Amino acid sequence: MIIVITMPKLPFKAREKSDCLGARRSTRREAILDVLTSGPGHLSAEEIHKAALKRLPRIGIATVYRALKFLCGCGKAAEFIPADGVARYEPAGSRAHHDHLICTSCGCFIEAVDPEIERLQVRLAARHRFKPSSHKLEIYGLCSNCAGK
Amino acid sequence: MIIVITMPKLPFKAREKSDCLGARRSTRREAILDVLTSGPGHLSAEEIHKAALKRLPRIGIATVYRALKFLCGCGKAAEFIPADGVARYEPAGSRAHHDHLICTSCGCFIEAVDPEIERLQVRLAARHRFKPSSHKLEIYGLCSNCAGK
DNA sequence: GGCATAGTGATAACGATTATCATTATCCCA
DNA sequence: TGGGATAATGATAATCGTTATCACTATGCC
Ligand SMILES: [Mn+2]
Ligand SMILES: [Mn+2]
Ligand SMILES: [Zn+2]
Ligand SMILES: [Zn+2]
Repeated sequence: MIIVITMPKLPFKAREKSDCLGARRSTRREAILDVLTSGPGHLSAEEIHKAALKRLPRIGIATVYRALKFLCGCGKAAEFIPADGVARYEPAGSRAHHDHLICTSCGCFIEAVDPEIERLQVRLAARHRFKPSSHKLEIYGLCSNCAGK
Repeated sequence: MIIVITMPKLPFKAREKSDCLGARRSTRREAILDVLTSGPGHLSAEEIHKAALKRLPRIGIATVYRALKFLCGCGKAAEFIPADGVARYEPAGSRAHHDHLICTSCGCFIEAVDPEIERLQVRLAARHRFKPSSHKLEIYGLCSNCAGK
């Protein structure tokens, strides 16, 4: 006798979506990911919405927020919240970690990384028996343009 | 002939308040500063309001926000905005700069500072022709308690 | 005491974000 | 190649932290 065991098919709801499996194809999410990767980085949700409207004139702001959360869950985008409390987004995944130098005059973001600082952060955490999973280093000040000359 | 030149008396409005000169005495501000210095640090405005209500049962939340902004302007308090976007406050002035290790499980804040990291941040900024005025380093992860054992 | 005005509290307004819900688009399967 | 299940969407209400408004009170100075 042959016993055939068939796995019950998982409905969409039960599938894992945090890594994009089980998610349906969506022109809005693709457009928003395209805005992230093709435009200048560090955009707010509102700025992303404005840029997306040029491609999909009827896309709503709620969809932008949902898509950004989705893409962050997939690891295709990263969110960070600077001192003004308004979330900003940049493409992620293939991109390496970096910190930000934020100009308080023109608002520009300079991406920078110092391997030695990264290493010392791990040491600092260990010194306090702290298991680090992520960190945020933001340096506020004036970019070379705004500092004059 | 003697010419007497009298300086016009400056009204309150014209006086400098950012360093607390010209400010009237206020039991609310004193209570809030006391909450900051006597309680556990890193409180939100709402938590500060709750603590202040025990001393001044009629103090309003707007007064708390105003007082916190005032105290930050005086240099007697410092505000910082962690990843959840909700501002938190700690006493400042006599206190030295420090960074934060923030537990994502219990929400506790560990204060830490590494002079070498501070130095390297200046170097990193200089490398990008950036004039730093302040910085924020937050390390997220698990405190020794929450990491188990 | 009396005046000018800083400080206060209640509450409305605000901006960013999230929840709700009816409608639409996508996927899977017969 | 439909048709049904349901994920995705857009309009909009709701939420949350924070700020603005305004009538009223407390303070400091003469
Ligand atoms: Mn970046
Ligand atoms: Mn602290
Ligand atoms: Zn600049
Ligand atoms: Zn903890």
